[in-house]
Parts: sequence; structure tokens; C-alpha cells
Amino acid sequence: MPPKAKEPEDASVEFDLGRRELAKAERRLRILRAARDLIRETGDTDLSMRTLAQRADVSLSTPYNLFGSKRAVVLAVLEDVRDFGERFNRLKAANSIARIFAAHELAFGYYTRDPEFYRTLWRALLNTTGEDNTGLASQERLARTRAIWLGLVQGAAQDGYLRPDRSVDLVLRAMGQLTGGALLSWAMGSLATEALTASVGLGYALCLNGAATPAGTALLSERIAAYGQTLARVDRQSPDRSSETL
Amino acid sequence: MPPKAKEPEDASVEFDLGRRELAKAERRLRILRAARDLIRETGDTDLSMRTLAQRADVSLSTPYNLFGSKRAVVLAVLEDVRDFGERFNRLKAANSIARIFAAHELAFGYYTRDPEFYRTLWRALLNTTGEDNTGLASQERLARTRAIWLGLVQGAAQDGYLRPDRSVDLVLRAMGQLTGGALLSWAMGSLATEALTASVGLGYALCLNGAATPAGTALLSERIAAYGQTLARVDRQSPDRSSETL
DNA sequence: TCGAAAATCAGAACGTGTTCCAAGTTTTCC
DNA sequence: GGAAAACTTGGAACACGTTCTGATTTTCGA
Repeated sequence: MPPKAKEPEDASVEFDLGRRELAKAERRLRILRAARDLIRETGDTDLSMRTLAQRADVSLSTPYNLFGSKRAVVLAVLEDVRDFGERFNRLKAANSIARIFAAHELAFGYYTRDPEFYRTLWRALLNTTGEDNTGLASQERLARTRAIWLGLVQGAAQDGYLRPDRSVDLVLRAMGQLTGGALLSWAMGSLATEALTASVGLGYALCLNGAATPAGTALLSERIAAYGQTLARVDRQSPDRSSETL
Repeated sequence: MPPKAKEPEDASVEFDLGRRELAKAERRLRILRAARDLIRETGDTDLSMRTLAQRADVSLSTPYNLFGSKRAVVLAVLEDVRDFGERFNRLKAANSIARIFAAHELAFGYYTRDPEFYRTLWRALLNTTGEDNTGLASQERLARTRAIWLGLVQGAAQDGYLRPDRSVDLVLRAMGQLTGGALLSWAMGSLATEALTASVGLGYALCLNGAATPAGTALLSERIAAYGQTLARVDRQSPDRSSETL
């Protein structure tokens, strides 16, 4: 029987790379979809490579050939599911400070909408030893994300909301670590989902305010107050247990 | 017969708990010491429970009986090695802002002096699923650490360095997440050891400055500049790759 | 002193991520 | 068409954290 899968039925961005590469891409896609579905279904239990292979109708070796490790598979799922970039460009806001927080809430909206899914994803990322996080695709995506945020903060600086003697790079670095810490304690279970966006947003606002001009402070104070109220309300309902182990 | 178990033979802090409890404590200590030594020796390779048991001259089951999991053992090592508390009290500084950063550099001095050791420790903490981080001893130590930092920041607030309309709790929350994020990317390898203390210190200074009075800003600006210079110097020598995965 | 209780012990077992290897299958190139 | 290269496959294997079982030793209470 001739292979019936020769029409470009998926209409994806794949170029003509020969039939072998095409089959490989198709397998890759099948694995990713199986991983996504499995995480969606099983929820709390972390997905195993054996069930993943079984679900994707491939051998256990194949995900390792195509991705390299479980961590890489999960990273690819994360990358596949969340495609900002276009959405970021469509963002409109009253000023460049508001733009930053609009982007923040857009990004974390992915997490607060189905939290189970992303929590499992992040847990899988954490307990696979990270030594080899220098994947090719991963590194490129990371640079892209960083460029977006750099543009956002630089915009605020050019609009006169941030003091020019404060390096944008340093503010960005603090914001990145804030993000990582919040996602860590969220994935570990010590930060409630309802508090996640506000917690990171408050950290952003504080850091930015630490480098802000008076004009910037005027805008950021509202953010700090608003996020603070949200956090106070959440803390009243459930125990917080922030600051995981220090 | 009156209970005769009154001899304080070990002269340690253990009370008279009978010979059985004493033997248990001795075994616990032996396990902790073995874990510490093994991490010190093997360095990069994560310690395994089997070699740990072998080294401590106990069965593989015993660490699970006494601690519950590998995560708990590693947490106990971390708690055993780092005993601030007393050192914090001996801290003297020019003002309450300087006190905060003295405490910060004291705390992170543990990490930057033998980084291999603490990196291994933190990696072991990360890739054991954290569900059960609600250990009894762990929770108490966490509260104690939080109380120390709360006192430090409250001191700055009472000295008029922080605006009274900014909640100390919220600043503390941001600082805690900053810490967690930095330690995460440090343990993962994407943050250099030479940049660790400065990176967190800069984040602290920015967050505090975001809630500072003019008097506080005067002090914090120096910190921001100093840490920024340190980070710039480190970045010039090695690639930074901060903000791990977002 | 004796029996009961408690803890450890050795070892097997389960499921995990990951690697390796001998086949088999398919595509590509000459 | 045929040879060679590339890739998947199935399965075994390794080390890991964790749990369980049965036997053994040690301590405590009466």
C-alpha cells in the first residue's frame, strides 16, 4: 500500500524536506499532542514516558531520539501551547506602564486558566535535572521572550516613567527572578492560584517603582494598591505560606 | 521502682527520652552526617539513598523511617548546617537599611562559600516532588526565618525609611519570591555564583526602593549602584542567561 | 525476669527516566 | 534496481526513590 499521508493535510509551516523529515515531524507532532492530552486528562499525576510512548503509538526510544529527554518534550509542549508574540503586538494600553501590566496579565492568564495543566507541566520541568536546558529551540524562544519584555520596559523608560540612571537590564533581571520564584512556589503548591498573578504583578510594580520617576510612581502606586488588595483578600480566605524554603 | 533513666550521659541537648529514643537520635545524626559528607565529597553527582544508607551504616529503610523521604533528609541537612539566628543577633550596622543588606550577605555567604555543596543540596530539593513540604520541623524553621526578616523590614519602616502606606508584608513577599527565583536559576546553572548575591541584593534594593521614603531612597540608591556594578562586571566575564524559562 | 512492643534489617518489588543494542523498515542516492 | 544510510522498534538493562514483607534484635513495662 502506498503511504496515504502525502498530502499536506495539516497545512502547517513545514517546508518540503523530503518524506523522511516529514514523517519525523509527524511523529514529533503526535508525541506532543499525546503529551498535551495526557497531562490534560490525568491532571495531578505526572506523565510517564512509557505511557506517553504508548499513547503516541511510538516506541519508548522515539521521544528520546526526537527530543532528547522528557524535559525537552515538556518544554516543547509549553512552547507549543503558549504562542504570545502575535497577541503581544495586538496589546493596546493607555500608557507604557499599563502596557507592561497588560502583558503580564495576558501571560499569566494562561496559568490561571487551567492551572492543573500548567502546574503539572512546571512540576515536570522542575524534577527533571536541568543540566541541559541549552536546547536549541528553547534558547531561541527564551531570547524572543526576553526581547519582548525588554521592549516593554524600554518603552516605559523612553516615556519618562523610569529614571535614566537605572539600567533597564537590571530591572528586567529582577523581574525575571520574581517570575521564576513565584512560578516555583506556585508549582510546589505554596502559592495559591488566585494569588499568582497579583503576587508577581505586585513584585513587578515594586521593582519598577524602585526605578521610577515621579511620573512613573504616580501610575505604579495604583498598581501596588490594587494588587495589594487582591492579595489581602486571598490571604484572608486561605493560608498563604509564601517564601517557600529560603 | 522509680524511673532511673536520669543519667544525662550524652551531655547533648537531648533530654532523657529513654535509651531507645537516644539510639534513634544517634542514628538520625549518623544519617545526617553521612549525607553532608557524601555531598561534600561527590560534589556534582546527586547523592543516592542507597549509598547514603551504606555510608551511615543503616538499612535503606531506616532513613525513610526516621525522616520520611529524601527531601526531608536534605532539608534536615540544610537546617543543620545553616544556623543563623545567633549570628543575626550579633549583626551591627549603621542603620536599619544597612542591617537588611548585612543580613542578606550573611545569608548568601553560605551559598557563595562552597557553592558546589549548596547547589547539590538545592538540586536535590527541587527534583523531589514537593507535595509534602509541610514537615513539622521545616515549618517551624520557616516561620522563624520569616520572623527574622519581618523584623528587619519592620525596623526599616519604623525608622522612617519605608512609606507607612506600603504594607511590610507585601514587600516581604516580593523579596521572598525574588530569593526563590534566584536560587532556582542558580541551582539550575543559569545564574553564576559570582552574580548570585548581587542579583538578589539588587532585587531587594529595587523592591525596597519601590516602597521607600526619600530618606530610604538616599540609602538604597547606593546599594543599587553597587550591586549593579558588580553584576555588570560579572556579565562582562561570563554569559548571564538569566530569566530561566518564564 | 519474662513477654510484648517497637524498631531495624536485608531484600525483593514497583515505577520511574534514560541508555543501549540487535534487528527490521524505509528513504535516499548512485 | 540495488546498496547504503537513517530511523524506528522491541526489549533488556541500569540506577533511582519509595514501599512492603518477614525475620531479628533491642528496649520497655509489669
